[in-house]
Amino acid sequence: MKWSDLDHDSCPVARAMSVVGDRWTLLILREAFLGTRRFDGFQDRLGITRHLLAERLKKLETLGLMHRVPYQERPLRHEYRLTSAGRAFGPVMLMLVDWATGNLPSDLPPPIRVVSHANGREVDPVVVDRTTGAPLTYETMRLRRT
Amino acid sequence: MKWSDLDHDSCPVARAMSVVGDRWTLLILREAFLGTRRFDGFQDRLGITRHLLAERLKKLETLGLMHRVPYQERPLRHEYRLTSAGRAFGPVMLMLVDWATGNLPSDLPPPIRVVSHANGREVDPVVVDRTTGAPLTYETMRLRRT
DNA sequence: CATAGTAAGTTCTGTTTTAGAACTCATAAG
DNA sequence: CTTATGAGTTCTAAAACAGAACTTACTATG
Repeated sequence: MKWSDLDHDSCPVARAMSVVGDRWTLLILREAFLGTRRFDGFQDRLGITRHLLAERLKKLETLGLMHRVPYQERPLRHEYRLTSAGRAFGPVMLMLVDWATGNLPSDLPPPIRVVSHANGREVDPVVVDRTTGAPLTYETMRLRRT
Repeated sequence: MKWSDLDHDSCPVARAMSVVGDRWTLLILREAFLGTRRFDGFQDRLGITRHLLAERLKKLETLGLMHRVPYQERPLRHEYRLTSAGRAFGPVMLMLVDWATGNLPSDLPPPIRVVSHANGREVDPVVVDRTTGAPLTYETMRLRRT
């Protein structure tokens, strides 16, 4: 399998790898969810090289997760915002944070929290089936080849 | 930031990158969820080089997502199985599949499905808060630095 | 007018990772 | 004694990444 062809593989996991499967992209998305919008903002926060940051932002734009919006003219400057496809990644990020917090322990407290927009309280996420409301875990579901 | 130090970063997203952030690891996990257990099984299915497969399996073992179990002696052979931390990754994988299916479209039908263990029907996953049952999306939650 | 600063990149050079293929080791089977 | 099997390891070459300096188009200050 060629890595560059992953973005049009028929398997959704393989296509997802074109997003989370290279260095920095997921961390850039985290910053975007935290509110960062500008090139230098991402660079300062992450310590990524400018070269790679430019490349990753271009890729996120191509994949349709972020888009460039001009915020001034003379000189023309753009900022990067999440598209609806990018915002739809939120629940994935949330579950990833929840899993990593519980299963890849650290002695340091996490520097981020996920809170409810309604009441400001920390959330306790769980995946359920939309119609039945039953929890979906390894034990209650199966991944199958079709 | 050094990439090799990511596995003991305080941010859970950064730690998660030590799992999903390098090539092949997420695809190896997909195969594990589909039931593959042996070295050559992973190699045949994925087309990954044997060298990298050995390295990735070693890393998944170190991180505690998979463990080696002997399945015969003379000659001694091991297979790789998901640990409980590995199985706990199931909901993340599920949300990732769901997101990629809806937001990274493909003209080919997906070669995998996620079905309910109870009734065999395809599931429609959604993330909710465990206590309130309210759906958690970009609009109803906020990621915050602490 | 000259100099410095800002924001968003691009261009270098050198190191690290990954790809692809061949090879090893222990044992079993024909 | 030759071939097969399963699980790796060892090569070399190609691709990706890191770190730093440079560019472009302005604006602000002395």
